[in-house]
Amino acid sequence: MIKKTEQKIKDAALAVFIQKGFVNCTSREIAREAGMNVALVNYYFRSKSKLFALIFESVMQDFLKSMVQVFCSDLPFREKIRLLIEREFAFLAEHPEIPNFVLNELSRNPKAIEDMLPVLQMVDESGVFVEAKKLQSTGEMRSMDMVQITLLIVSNCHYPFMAEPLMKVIHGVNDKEYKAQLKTHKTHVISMILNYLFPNDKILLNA
Amino acid sequence: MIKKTEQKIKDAALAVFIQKGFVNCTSREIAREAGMNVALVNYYFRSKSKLFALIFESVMQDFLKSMVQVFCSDLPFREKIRLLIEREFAFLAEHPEIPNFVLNELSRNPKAIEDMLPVLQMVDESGVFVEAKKLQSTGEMRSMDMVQITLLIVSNCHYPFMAEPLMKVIHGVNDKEYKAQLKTHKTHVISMILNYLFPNDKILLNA
DNA sequence: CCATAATTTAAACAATTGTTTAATTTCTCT
DNA sequence: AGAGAAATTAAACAATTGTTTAAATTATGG
Repeated sequence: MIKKTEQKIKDAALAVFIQKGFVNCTSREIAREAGMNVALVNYYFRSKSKLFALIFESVMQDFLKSMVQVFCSDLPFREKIRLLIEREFAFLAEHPEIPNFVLNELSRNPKAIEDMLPVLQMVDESGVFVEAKKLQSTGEMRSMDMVQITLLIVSNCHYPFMAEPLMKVIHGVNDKEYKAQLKTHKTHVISMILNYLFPNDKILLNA
Repeated sequence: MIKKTEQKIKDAALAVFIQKGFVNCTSREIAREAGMNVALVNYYFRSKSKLFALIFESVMQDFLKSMVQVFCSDLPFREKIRLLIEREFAFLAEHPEIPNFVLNELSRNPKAIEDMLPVLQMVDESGVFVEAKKLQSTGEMRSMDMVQITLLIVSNCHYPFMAEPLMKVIHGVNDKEYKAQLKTHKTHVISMILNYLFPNDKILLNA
């Protein structure tokens, strides 16, 4: 029975924090969402901040877990990229608010970055950067900094979900239509990035 | 003398709202930034919300003005794209917080969208969409929905500025280094997008 | 069954919020 | 210079915030 309420509050906190952000929601809102008394939030988690830190860390885990998994696989590099983008789109279709949630928290509280370092370490240890540099040194892959490769991939995966309200009003499309757009957009993103990173593959990828 | 304090408050509000967002800042903070009494904020602007609406509208103007200007020019289509990206990067280098500011406000207050419609109308009237469709019908430009073309451009221009804190920690770079990365990233974005939109130009653009 | 601990509750806490009021200062104009 | 308007101020307003307290309820273990 102990777990019941504690977990209910955690679930409610996840939903509310992601939807509204840390500052834009109240302890009472979380309690209400969990169907519990306000004081229970602090009884189980000491403070709103402590609870948020907990939630944030677990979200970051989910956020990066799949990425690391792909990097550690023994797929050929191009397939890693392709699978990574596929998974990002699938994940973000379920949790479109997360990129905003993470970026906002990082700008509000730069120290939150430290919680991410262990997971980021795993990306580094996967050897994917080394693999990329090797492909670049043979001339098979376009020579560009890892920062920019990351930017290319993440920009084209995250932003389309972050900007959904903006895009919908600009082009006057509804929910269903936009979801459909995202689905085909994913294929464009994959082609465009692979084309750009591997110019010599172009004919194959474009077929 | 009347304009002095009113303008000072507006300036302070712009700075504070952009840096912290609407909910994450206080009237007293704006007043302090302006060096004025709190009551003056409401004396001149009725309420914090009214002041924000004013600021938001003017920011959106700046945000879209340059875009419309490019679209209305008589440059060839490819050059419009190139110039658009150049200007976006230049503008965002000066105001990197604006994309986040806009997206957050739109998710917080969906009705704010209505303020943007007049400016968006101007984009439509520039005929740039018609121009694109014509290029697509001749097969010169890749066939894809306007939503996705917009997404490609805006994703690759805005996200790199929005994700600066995230990217800096992921790759362990400092301010100066990241600014430099952005500069060269711009050229990649231009090449990649033009390559993808106009596959037949590839050799030329890649030279 | 009962005492002890754990859980839950309602109420209050001080701090901060946006906003208003009423008094005071500063400006404007004849 | 002085009356009336505008601008500015300090103070207070009610509402909401995160958090704490102290009492009430429930569960636990001998």
